[in-house]
Amino acid sequence: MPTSKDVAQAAGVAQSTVSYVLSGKRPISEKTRKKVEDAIQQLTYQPNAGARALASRRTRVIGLVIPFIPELHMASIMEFVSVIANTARLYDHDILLVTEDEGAPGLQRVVGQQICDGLILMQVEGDDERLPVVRSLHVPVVLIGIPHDPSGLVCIDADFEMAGEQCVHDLAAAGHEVISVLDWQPEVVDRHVNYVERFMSGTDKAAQSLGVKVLHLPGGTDREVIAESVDKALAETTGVPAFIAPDGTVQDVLRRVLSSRGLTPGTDVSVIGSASPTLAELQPIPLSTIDLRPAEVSRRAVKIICDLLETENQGPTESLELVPTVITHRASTLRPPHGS
Amino acid sequence: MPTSKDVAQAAGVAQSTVSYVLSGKRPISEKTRKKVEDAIQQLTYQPNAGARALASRRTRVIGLVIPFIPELHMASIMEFVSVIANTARLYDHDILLVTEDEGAPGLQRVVGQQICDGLILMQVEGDDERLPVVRSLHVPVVLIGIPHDPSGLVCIDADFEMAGEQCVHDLAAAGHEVISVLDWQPEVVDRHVNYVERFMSGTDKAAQSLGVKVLHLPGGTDREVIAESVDKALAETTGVPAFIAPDGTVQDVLRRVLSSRGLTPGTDVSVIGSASPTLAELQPIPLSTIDLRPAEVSRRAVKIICDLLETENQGPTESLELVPTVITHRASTLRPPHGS
DNA sequence: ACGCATCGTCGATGCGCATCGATAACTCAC
DNA sequence: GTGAGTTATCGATGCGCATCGACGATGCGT
Repeated sequence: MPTSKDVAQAAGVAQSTVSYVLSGKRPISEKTRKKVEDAIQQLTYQPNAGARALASRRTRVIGLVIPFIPELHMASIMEFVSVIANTARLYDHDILLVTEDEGAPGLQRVVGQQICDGLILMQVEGDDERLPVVRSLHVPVVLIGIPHDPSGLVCIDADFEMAGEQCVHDLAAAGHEVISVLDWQPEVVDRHVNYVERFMSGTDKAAQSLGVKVLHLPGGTDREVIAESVDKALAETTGVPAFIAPDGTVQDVLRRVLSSRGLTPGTDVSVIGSASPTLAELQPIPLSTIDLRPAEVSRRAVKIICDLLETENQGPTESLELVPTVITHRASTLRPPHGS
Repeated sequence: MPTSKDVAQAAGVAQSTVSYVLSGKRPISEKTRKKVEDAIQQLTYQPNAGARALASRRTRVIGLVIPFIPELHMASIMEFVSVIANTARLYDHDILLVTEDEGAPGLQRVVGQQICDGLILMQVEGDDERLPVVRSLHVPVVLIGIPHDPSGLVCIDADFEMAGEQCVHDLAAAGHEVISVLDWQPEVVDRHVNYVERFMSGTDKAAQSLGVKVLHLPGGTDREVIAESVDKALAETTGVPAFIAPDGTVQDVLRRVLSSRGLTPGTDVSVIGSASPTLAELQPIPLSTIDLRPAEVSRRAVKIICDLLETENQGPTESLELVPTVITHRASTLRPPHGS
């Protein structure tokens, strides 16, 4: 492996000059710049990350703490992961995987060993045990998810409250008077991720202001549970029933239960689920969705941490960013009675 | 951040002694070892990864190249990723994410900058464009998947041929004379990942030796396509039909199509799918599965590369390891007529 | 023509650690 | 009690780069 010294020698300049050509931190004449760049090409020189980190005190690596999650969720986690990794590259950073198995000590390890310049934590719980550690780390950390006490923390997430409002608003506009909201699957609820609460609060708020009724019913992937929820909803509904299933795995089971009850989405019942546009279109009946914008949340998380890394941590920062959600009508919901 | 020099000072020894205590590469008296270890505790010292990498020429980081994959596959990718990350920790290594978006240049980048000591490539295609680059890298690389020409490469994968044989063997033992195999979804087939071919070759081999007939039919997630495949299979089958759907996403669609044809797995039809035991048990009718052992493949991949890193790359290595698959009977397949 | 900025480059230094050779402190045999 | 062999520790060095101060070269005004 060639070093910057080799490049300097080949170009007939000092090693420091090579360094300045690369960093641009001092003016370099066009002539020597060219000589150096040619030498770099010739030798296919690439700077050594370890040496660079040692000298500059920057690794250009961001630690990504991924959750251990029941299998059913992995697809959505993976979307975050891959968008985060790709976005990090745009800022000339790399992503180091830190699994939740390592817990809080894992955070201290990667930060303490200075493997990473900062961290992104996914799937932050309302009362996450790692928060005290996060606050004590002297590197930027961005949380995806909003803990109960976000003071002194930098958080970002989809605006679940807005999502809840949008769903109820649209179903109400389509003429539904009773709207049933299926909860997330128990594995999620048990984690006390507070986006569940935020979503529910959004549905209630909208229900109140629009004068419709919202039923909260158990969710999950257990067909019996969903069947029971559906039957209860049908019993309490006058007019055409409406369901909101913000958890992708729940909506899957819901679809089958509705079909077994002889109900066709878009005709006898309205259903709003959560899925990417691609996936939503692929359904037998294209699914109206509330898009929680995982890719956008990921991109912004990376941007936030990279900005923090640029400006160097000047004292403790605190911020909270909510990404607007998007509701999309497709064939699984009734159309509003009068146009628009 | 304390340095080893600080530790040395606190313990009243030389910095090099601290280093030897940590590495164990020279004998240290019990007395000084204790002094040093106490000082490390006191200062919560953690060695600086960059400096360590620079001096030792080992980063203790493994690059993991994750595929860009249509959304439906992400769940299974994620299982590999998380097991790989956790296993790497057992060998005191970390995982750096390299996305496929960076392509072959990405491999050269992370190796050239010496961010990684080695690489694991997932989802290697039969004629993967990255293979020439892989062969030219002077670091250990483990491929998950078997390319057409594995010479000079270290590969590991599930034994898909064995998997195909097991499926046909078991269905034949249950009395089926015509067995339909649904292909993977087009996104996979188009990649020319050669596990598809290996699986099919396994089914054919078993069919020939057992004297049963195997039909190969188009797969995918398009309900129309699957419906057509099913109808064709039914038309060509005498006796109870049998289906093998080794692609998890295909089996999902298959289940619904069979149900729409009034066929109940385990009674009127046999179905073998692919899913984790947990997921298989969760199905309305527990699914007989062929387990492709993703976790075991992941673990072994990490072990292989870590072993290679230990022994230092002494000349080019070449190896090919196939992980035995496991077939499990559950309620979705007929029982063999006479006991066991 | 002379001082004075400005620009471009060089040399030296240090980041924190691993590692090598040297050496002091012992042990043991004679 | 002296030399050979151990054992435990130290000091010095270098890994490859970023960065700082210094300095020669150049251009400007007077």
